[in-house]
Order: sequence, then structure tokens, then C-alpha cells
Amino acid sequence: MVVMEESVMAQLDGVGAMTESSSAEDLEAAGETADLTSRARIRNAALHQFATRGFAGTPLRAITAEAGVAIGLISHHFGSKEGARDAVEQWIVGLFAAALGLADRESEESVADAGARDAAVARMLGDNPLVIDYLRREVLEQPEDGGLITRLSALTVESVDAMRAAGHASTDRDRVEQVLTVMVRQLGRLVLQPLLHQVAAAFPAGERPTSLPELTVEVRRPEARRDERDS
Amino acid sequence: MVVMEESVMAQLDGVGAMTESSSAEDLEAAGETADLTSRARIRNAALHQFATRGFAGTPLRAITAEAGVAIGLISHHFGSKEGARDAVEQWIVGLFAAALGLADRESEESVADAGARDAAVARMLGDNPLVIDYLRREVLEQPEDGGLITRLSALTVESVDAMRAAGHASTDRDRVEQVLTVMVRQLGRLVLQPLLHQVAAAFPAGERPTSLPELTVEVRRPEARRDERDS
DNA sequence: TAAGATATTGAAAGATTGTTCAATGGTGGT
DNA sequence: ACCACCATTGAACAATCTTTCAATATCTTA
Repeated sequence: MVVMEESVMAQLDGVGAMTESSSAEDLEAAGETADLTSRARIRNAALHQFATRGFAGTPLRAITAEAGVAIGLISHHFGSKEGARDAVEQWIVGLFAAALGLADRESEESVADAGARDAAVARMLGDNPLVIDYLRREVLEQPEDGGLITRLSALTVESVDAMRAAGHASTDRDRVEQVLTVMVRQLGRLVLQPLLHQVAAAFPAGERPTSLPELTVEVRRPEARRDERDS
Repeated sequence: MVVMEESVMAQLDGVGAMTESSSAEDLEAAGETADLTSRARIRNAALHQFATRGFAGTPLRAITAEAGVAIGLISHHFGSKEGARDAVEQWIVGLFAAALGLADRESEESVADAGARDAAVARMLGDNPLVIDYLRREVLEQPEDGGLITRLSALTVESVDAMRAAGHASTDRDRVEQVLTVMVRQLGRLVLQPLLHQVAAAFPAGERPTSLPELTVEVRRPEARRDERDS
């Protein structure tokens, strides 16, 4: 998993290369897969396969079949299977960066506050549900240095710093703790969601509730301890 | 992933078959791998490999190499790779069942309360950290019917029912919600833990805090809604 | 149009995988 | 000592996987 340096906001890698659509349009839909570059179709298919079957569990032929291209095209565009993974992850990083940047651009002030950022990221994830599935798998892989989570953390650091500078985030708390809070709360719910469904599915259909309860993930300071009890 | 019926507490599958050690001893240490059955060594190695590299990502030869046996032994003992996975998961179910049963046996009353059960499970998981890693991966796999999560859910249902009958759990709340709360709170923290470490690792060593904050996963009723704000 | 660069194909190679199986070793019973 | 039974081995096999590569198609540019 080689890390590409350069600016994170760099070109979104072929998405909408033929049609001159803006990056905002690419985040939505994804319905018409026809007029996309072969490179983009391969990347989309790879995201789909990796998200649902895992990296090791997806043969290259499954990607090329879904993308509708020949097997040799992957190594031509991405060098190797690992290269395809890098491209997928770089694209995801771009999505997050674009969502955060969009939040700033829509804000009346130059820097959006936490609520606007959360909303922008949530909107982006809603448009790309496969990204959620991919992140879910990525979270539990061994913390490969320079992996996707690391890069998204760096993005969140920038975001928190910008909010601090704009007075939207308190500066008395630990910077690390702020970033941890944002990331864990955002990703934690997404990662844990399938657990909720799996447990509920273990009940007979009759007893199963119509609407599942909501998950909340909190981060508490180490010293703040309190015993708790339930059920 | 074929599900074995029978009693969950059934034989723990060869652990300590040669030495007459009690099952409690087997849960700890795992340091001396020498005097275990080949079958048990293969199962342990499979747990280790599946937990760290994933099911699809582990070749059978990686398991046999760690176990110190020949390649043919796996199919002889477990039939297939899938069979090895079944054995691993059945062993994990046995661990949970033993921990819960142990909690009841140690309790002054015939049925232990929630705190004692949580403690027993936590102790068991502390002795078998690989089980945590395995569960973490299992959570996000597609909810194959009869999978590990389903079986652990069934175990939790029994546990909650026993506590209800003993008056240790309220009977006015939804039974499904009680089970969901127990499982999500217990497993949620374990699943999310590496995310915490990965995010913290994204910071320069100097800024990284010495002790990481604590995670809390809560389950809220669908109707109870409240807006929140942070950072 | 001509020519050069790039995209795309699909067969082939080479490595790795899960499974099978005949052979060997060991253990206990009669 | 013999025999039946189970554990264990490792080579062989067939399938599948990733990568390579020469050939062909398509696009770009002058």
C-alpha cells in the first residue's frame, strides 16, 4: 500500500474525464456507468468488490467482469492489484477532502463549523454507500503505516485546526482528543451498524422490532471514570 | 459455514485431550503449544491466522506451518478449509458458553447478575485476545445465516432469559432490545478499539497522548431523539 | 491521411491455492 | 506376532490467481 504524497485535493483521478462534469456531480448518482473512463469503471468495480468481498477475497477477474473490460487492463492502468487498491483509497480520500472543502465553500464564513462539516461528510457517504462498507473493512486491518485511516486522520487534523483558527472549536482541549472524538464518533456508528443488524437477525422474524435502535459512540477522557450498570 | 447443532457446551473439541488439564487452564497462557493435539494446534493456528489475515487471506499452508504439521492433516481432521473455520467458531462459542456457565457457578445464587457475566466474559477475552480479533473481522462479514454472531446472539438470549427469570433483569423492556444492548456494548468496544489506535498513530509521536481515552458504545431507543453538538 | 502514442484485448506463463490420495508410522487389542 | 484402526506425511493434481506480453484497436497530432 504505497502512499501517494502530493496534495490530497489533487485530481480526482479520471472521474468524469470524458464528460466535463464538475466534481460535485460525480459524488452523486453513479447510476450511469456507461460513459465513464475504463480506468474509472475499474476503480468503481474494485471499490465495490473490495467493500463486499474484501481485498484478498476478490479475484481480479471479478473486477474486470463488473467493469466490462479485459483482464490485462488492470495492470496497464494500476500496475498491480495493490495499485488498484491504492487508487481506490486515494479516490476515497479525495471524496472526504472534497466534502470538507465544499462545506467551507458553502459556509457564510470562510470556515464551516462542526455541524456543517458533519453534514457534508454524511451527505457524501449517503451518496457513496460503498465507501462506508470499504471503511468498515479497513478499520480492522492491521494499522499499516500510511493506510487509509491514517490519511483520513490527517485530513481530520487539518479540519479541526481550521475550525480552531476560525473560533469554531475550543482550543483548551487536547488536539488529539478532538480529532479522536470526531473520527470515532463519525466512523464508529458506521462500522458498528452491521453488528446491530446481525444481532437483530438472530431473533425469529416475529419478535424482531420494526425499527432498530440507534447507536451512539462516545469517547471519554481516561480519568473520567464512572461505573455503570444495565439490563 | 455449516452450523453444528447439539449442545453448545459440548466437548471443547480436543483442548487438553492428552494432558488432563481442566478447561480453565487451557483458556490462559497458550504459551506451551507443544503437548497439544495436532487437531488443537491446527485449530489454534487457524484462529491466529484467520484473526490476523482474514479467512480468504490465509493459505492452508500458513496454518500448517504455524501448527507444525503436514498439509494433509487439515482435510483429515476438518474436511476442508471451511471445516476448519467451523471448528474455530465452535470453539469460540464454547468459550463464551463456558464463561457464562462459570459465572453462574461462582455466583452465590444459581444465576449470576449482569456484572458477574460481563466480568466473566471480559476475563475470558483477556485470556484469548485472538478471539477479539476474530470477532472483529466476523462482525462485518455478510450476515451468513447461522454464522458466529448469530450463535453468540442465541447464547446471549439464553443469558438474558435466565437473568430475567432470576429477577436480575427487568422484564418490562423489550427482550430484543436487552440482548442488543448487551451484545453491542460488549462487542462494540472491542471492535472499535483498533480504530482508536490507528487514529492516534496518525499523530507525531510527541503529541500522542500516553493513555488513550475510553470508548463507550450505547444503544438508544429509536424514538428517543436528541440533537447534540461537540468539538 | 500518416504516424506516433495510448488504450485495449486475450492468450500464455508462472505462481499459489485447496484437495486428494497412496504410503508410512504408531498404538492397542487379541 | 498379527491385525485392524487411526494419525500423519508429502507428493501430485486440478483449479484459480496475478502478471506479462505481443497483437490489435483507438485516439491524437501534425
